[in-house]
Amino acid sequence: MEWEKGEAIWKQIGRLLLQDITAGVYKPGDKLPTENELAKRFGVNRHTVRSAIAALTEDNVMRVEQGRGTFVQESLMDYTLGSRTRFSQIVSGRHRLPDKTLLSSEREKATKQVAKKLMVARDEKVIKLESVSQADGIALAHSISYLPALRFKGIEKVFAETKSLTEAFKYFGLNDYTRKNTRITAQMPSKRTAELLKQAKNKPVLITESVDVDATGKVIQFGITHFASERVQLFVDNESTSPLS
Amino acid sequence: MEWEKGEAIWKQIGRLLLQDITAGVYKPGDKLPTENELAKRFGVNRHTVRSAIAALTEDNVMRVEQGRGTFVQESLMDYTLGSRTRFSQIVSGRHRLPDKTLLSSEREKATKQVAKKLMVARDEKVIKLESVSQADGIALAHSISYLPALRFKGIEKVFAETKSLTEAFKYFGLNDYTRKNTRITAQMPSKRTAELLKQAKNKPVLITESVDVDATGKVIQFGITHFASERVQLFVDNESTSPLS
DNA sequence: GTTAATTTGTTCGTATGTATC
DNA sequence: TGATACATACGAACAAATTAA
Repeated sequence: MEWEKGEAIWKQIGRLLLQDITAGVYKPGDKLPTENELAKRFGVNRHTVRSAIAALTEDNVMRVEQGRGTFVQESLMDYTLGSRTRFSQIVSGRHRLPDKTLLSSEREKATKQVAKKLMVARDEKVIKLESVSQADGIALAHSISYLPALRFKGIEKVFAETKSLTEAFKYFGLNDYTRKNTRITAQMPSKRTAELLKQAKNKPVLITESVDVDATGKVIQFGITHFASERVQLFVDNESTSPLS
Repeated sequence: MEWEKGEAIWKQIGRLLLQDITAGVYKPGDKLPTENELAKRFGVNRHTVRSAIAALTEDNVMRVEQGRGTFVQESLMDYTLGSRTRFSQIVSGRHRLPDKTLLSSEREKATKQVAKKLMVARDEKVIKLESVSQADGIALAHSISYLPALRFKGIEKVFAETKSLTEAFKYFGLNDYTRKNTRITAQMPSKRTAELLKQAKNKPVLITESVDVDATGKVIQFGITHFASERVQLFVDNESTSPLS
């Protein structure tokens, strides 16, 4: 390997690696060769390769995990938590194809937690919907939604067809609803969630618990969503909010 | 052990366990005796104890971890992500004593990421502050803050004394600032973060990346905060925001 | 569950060329 | 010219995390 004079070797190596990535030799999520292999390939010291990797990591092009290797960084989908957050809009706004698959639906009695969130009586019947959200066929989130059964009888069929809760709500004459609040926690994924999200078991999931209300302020949905932290980051924008809050 | 008639035994056991917890026999985070031990103590079948535990878990009083045991649930501190989020206000609003300790401060050149977030030139000097936030002596968060060095020369001394960035800003004539936005991800903690937060290494941390601006919109701080997911949950309130967002 | 191999992270030391005062 | 600082590059050794046997 011959190096141009006047430019640091590690910068030149960085450009070569970047070329490989943009050319698709290494795809998002792929593991790069080890530092020793790269050092051998470029005929330089391992530290020189590390300098190049450090610069590309800083640029968010790759990601290094101690003991595992260096990986091409997947772009994280920004999921904005606003009062009118809509999954399909977020995904299609990124020029990716949204899809939401209904895994199961059940009618059951509200547990204490669900009854409180939905503001219905304990033991009132609720509909439980379980779904997986995808963008371009890549799983992003695994959700469980609870809705009051009285108001939305049979919504699971409409949801399964339209693949959208927003659309299903419209079928029930509900043309608009807003997110009241969102609570965010992090946990290790259950086996089932890890499988559904096709996510590493040793990477956490971001969990949101949210409450949606209709125009009159009536609660229409309580949802628990598990996001693949490898592919999604949540985003809160305070610029468009009132300065009084 | 004698049981009252007319009330299910598991309910009575549940009440006894709840009494133990409120009395402080078992403190938040403590491990309860195993189901078999409890069954022996109460002279009932293990499944009866399990019914009691299931009810208390539903009430968020305790938490069961397969293969590990049953634990008294720590109450999660709600950390609201608003435009005027202030750590000390959030904590003292919960009648807990806030404290922020400066771990280290450095002057260094802005990396590409920091320069972009702070909207300063690459290579401009920035101040890096590392701190741990506590409530009642319990660590909640580990933060790294970047500030433009030109504007806030020597702020680390004021911060170390006042233990508050808000107060330190006032020293520089900056009486008000707002949170522009927040990005939320989840990761496994580094060894150092786990130690500082006194958190289990196999529990994730919630990470926020936030940008603060002064009244004129100038960026004054870029902060990365790691929250102990065992003790903090983030909260987004959409009710007090403009419906246009 | 333990051990061993693999891979990245950190810290020494050494040497060289370049820019600056 | 000298003194100094800084970035670059290499080598060796060890620490820490992960994975596989």
